[in-house]
Amino acid sequence: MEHKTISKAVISRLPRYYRYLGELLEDGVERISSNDLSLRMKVTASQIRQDLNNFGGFGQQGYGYNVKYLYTEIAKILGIDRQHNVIIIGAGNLGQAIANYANFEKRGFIIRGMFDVNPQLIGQVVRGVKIMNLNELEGFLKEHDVQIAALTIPKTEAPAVADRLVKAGIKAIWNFAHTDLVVPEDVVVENVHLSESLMRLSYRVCSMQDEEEKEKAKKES
Amino acid sequence: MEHKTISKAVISRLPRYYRYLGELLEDGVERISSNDLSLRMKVTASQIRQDLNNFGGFGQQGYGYNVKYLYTEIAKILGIDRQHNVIIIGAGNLGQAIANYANFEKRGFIIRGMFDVNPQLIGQVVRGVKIMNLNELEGFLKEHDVQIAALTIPKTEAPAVADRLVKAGIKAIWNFAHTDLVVPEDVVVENVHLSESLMRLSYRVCSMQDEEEKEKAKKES
DNA sequence: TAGATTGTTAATCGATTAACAATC
DNA sequence: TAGATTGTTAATCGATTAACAATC
Repeated sequence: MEHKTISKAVISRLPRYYRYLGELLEDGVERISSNDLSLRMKVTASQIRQDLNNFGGFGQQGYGYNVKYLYTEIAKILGIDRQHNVIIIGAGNLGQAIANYANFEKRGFIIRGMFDVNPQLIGQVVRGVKIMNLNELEGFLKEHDVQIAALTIPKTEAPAVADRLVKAGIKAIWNFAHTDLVVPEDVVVENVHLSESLMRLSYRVCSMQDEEEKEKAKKES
Repeated sequence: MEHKTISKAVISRLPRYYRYLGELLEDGVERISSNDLSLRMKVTASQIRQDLNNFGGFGQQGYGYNVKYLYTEIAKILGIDRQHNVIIIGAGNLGQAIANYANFEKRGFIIRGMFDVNPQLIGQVVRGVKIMNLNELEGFLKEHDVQIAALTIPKTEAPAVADRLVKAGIKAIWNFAHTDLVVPEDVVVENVHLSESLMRLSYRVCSMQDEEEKEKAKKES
């Protein structure tokens, strides 16, 4: 497949298409037009067609898109038809929340190990996965072929652990630590900065309140 | 303050500026130019100046920006100088992870209650917050002035609970459920779709691998 | 064949970057 | 005053939307 560089915005939207198509599939819908999908998803039909055409012509004129076919094609594009081996660094609540999320396995993400420094956690088993001592990390990665590491540890520890992960051959870091990681260019970092998300929420709540107060003031005058 | 509609892209970047300024402050840096900050953050100096000027002139020609002043001004813009009362719906691992994140309180987000349907969890205390039965939700919200609800429950339950929250006067939902919520236009929803984040990671890992294989093939030919 | 809907080109819109006059 | 750096306008770039010919 010709993978020219597809814009980040397009990639961002693919998982959402995938989710809606999965729901349509569950509802037994066989085909859908870009227009019908656009109404459900509240995006323009034009954007849907443009986005999909980055990867090929999945539709048929006069018919629309076959839901099941498009669903599996997007899975291929996203690489969730393959298996990914994952480890989780940090077995606190967040790490365990990830480990317990059943759908990850369904999408091909298999959790091979969890690591922590807390002696209270080491040895415990979460969803069939044993929590190991962080100092066993390098040994474990020598024995097992793991590409992805989820990093759910405090930001103070994150850069050092990220370095160790990269040295041990990890190719992607799913970073929940509240800091930016510096890694070689062939290593992928996907950030989930929850505190930033919360601040955006805060901004929007406050500006909503401000607006409403303004409206109110207008009415009163 | 004149809050014209600021673009979403700008708002998205503010928390990151805030984080870097906080680090500079900790390091005892008094002032910084847009250029120096741009080098640290790997964005253009032009963008920093444009972004900040949406909210007012915080800098000084020939001097740059006063770190402490800019830090507190961004806090004001984001609304994290005020207090927000928060409840958490869903006291599983993810809900508890949020409850345990100490910095949230530092940013003015005070957790007033947690709710769940699991009898094993109800009655437990997490970081001084009692887990209540979800059927006590409406009563609780009548007694307490809460604006924000974090929703860490399965997607099947999310829409119904979101409706209840809106009816009970909640003004913002921090949505971790893997579904889009439909709410009135004066209610804010900030989505954290972890599965979508993981799929983006998957895409990037795979296309990185593809690239490397192509490079390799090229060398061999 | 007629109707529907895609794939794709062209037009518009918005966001980013560059440039520079204003000013500390 | 000279140097530095902002605030802001203008230029560029990229992403979204509109339009329509191609075609099922």
